[in-house]
Amino acid sequence: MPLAVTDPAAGSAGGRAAISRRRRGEIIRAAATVLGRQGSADTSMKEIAREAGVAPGLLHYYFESKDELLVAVVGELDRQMSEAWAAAVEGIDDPLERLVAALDAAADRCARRPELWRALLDVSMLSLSNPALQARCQELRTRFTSGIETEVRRALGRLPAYSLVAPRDLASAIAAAIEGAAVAALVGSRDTTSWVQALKVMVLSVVVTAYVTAGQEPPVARLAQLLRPR
Amino acid sequence: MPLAVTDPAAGSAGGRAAISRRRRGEIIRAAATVLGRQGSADTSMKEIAREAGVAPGLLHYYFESKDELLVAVVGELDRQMSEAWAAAVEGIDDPLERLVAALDAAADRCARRPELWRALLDVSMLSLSNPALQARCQELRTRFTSGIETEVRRALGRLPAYSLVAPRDLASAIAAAIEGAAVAALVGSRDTTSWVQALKVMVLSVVVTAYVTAGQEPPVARLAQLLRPR
DNA sequence: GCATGTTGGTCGGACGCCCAATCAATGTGA
DNA sequence: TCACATTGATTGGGCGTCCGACCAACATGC
Repeated sequence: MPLAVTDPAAGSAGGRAAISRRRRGEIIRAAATVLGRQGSADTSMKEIAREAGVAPGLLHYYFESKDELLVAVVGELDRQMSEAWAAAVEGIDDPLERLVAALDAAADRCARRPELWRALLDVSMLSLSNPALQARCQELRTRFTSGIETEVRRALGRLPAYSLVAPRDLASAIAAAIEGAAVAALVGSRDTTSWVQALKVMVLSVVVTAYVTAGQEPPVARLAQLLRPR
Repeated sequence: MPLAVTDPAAGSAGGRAAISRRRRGEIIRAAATVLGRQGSADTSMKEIAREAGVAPGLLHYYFESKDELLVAVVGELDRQMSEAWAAAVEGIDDPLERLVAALDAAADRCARRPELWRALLDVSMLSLSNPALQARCQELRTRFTSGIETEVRRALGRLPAYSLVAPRDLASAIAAAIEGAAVAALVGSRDTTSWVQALKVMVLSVVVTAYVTAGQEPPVARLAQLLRPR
């Protein structure tokens, strides 16, 4: 029953290496699936092997240890989150619209793919006693925050808001809010969509404040329109 | 070091029960200590017993199972967080000042007592596969958010901001930001204080927006003063 | 063109470890 | 004396890891 993979793939030369890399990916994704479904406390190598449809021993053929596998899982999560983020703002030009779309997309992911966040948060907690894992988690967080920072800079343009707060710090706070909301959505029973609106209000209010402190008239109508559910 | 709480309560009748309750409390606090130090993955009953300075078997004399002990730990964390929150705003009258003080205090706790957050977040993740635990974690979260909501309502007063966003949702978002920042502070290497400033700017900007949409002049100078580090 | 050696994957059981939970025995205060 | 409090060895189970045995696909010798 452990069916041959038999992929007549990839021409001749790289055939085997391709299969090998494929298995690796399958195992990583299986691990991410189990993590997202059961949490790290209930994620055993055997369970991952079962999810991947391979024998337990094979996991240690591709990964030296469970830790190394988890590190690879963080890489996969990083890839998925980056992709989702990029997709959310793709094709949108207006800076404020991009920001709002990104927040909406984040909320959407919290609601529709909670396992992704569960896996991420669980390995994050795990990483506190695992330097290699922690390094990867930090990378992921940095990338995540940087993405937000880019949008924030666009949105704030050359408004004189930088004196109030650095874009980087604002991005950190927004990232924190998203992550915290993800935790709340996982644990809590409350409606998961309402916080986005609040977050949007906060972010756009910073824009208002930026205008006001510059002595300019804030484009209230425009901002109000951005707040309307789409 | 986490000093005894133990009221020598209830007169004489409960003498033995009081001793009993004391031990219980000691064990709970020991469990919280170990959890905050090592994370749930490395927290064993034996380790908790060692931290509490008692024999391993005694834990199962006071708690039916590890789960039951963890539930009690969440209760203890809840108590500690509520206390800290109340202490932060105690004696402050001005609504906006209270809000700012509360945020500062939260940031301070993130920086100075990360174990508290680690324990909380770890059991939160654990609670996802443990209904009893999850119920307690939800309670804690609800209480936390309610505290923020109270301050938000005070701060917004009768400004017409409620049309933009409900105080409850705003509170949820702020709570999420604090919790997310706690995660970031635990995992990340970056400075842990900068996000507070950003969060303050966001919250106070909502106030600005509230004034602007009401057609009133926002008290910029006053708000700017609140943003200054104390 | 067939036997032989080699390599890359795959299997699943075995090992040692540590865990939560149990329990009989002991201590202790009233 | 007796009930409560405490001990620490023990149990059974699940874990991560390791390992010897397979197997299919090629490479090579003759």
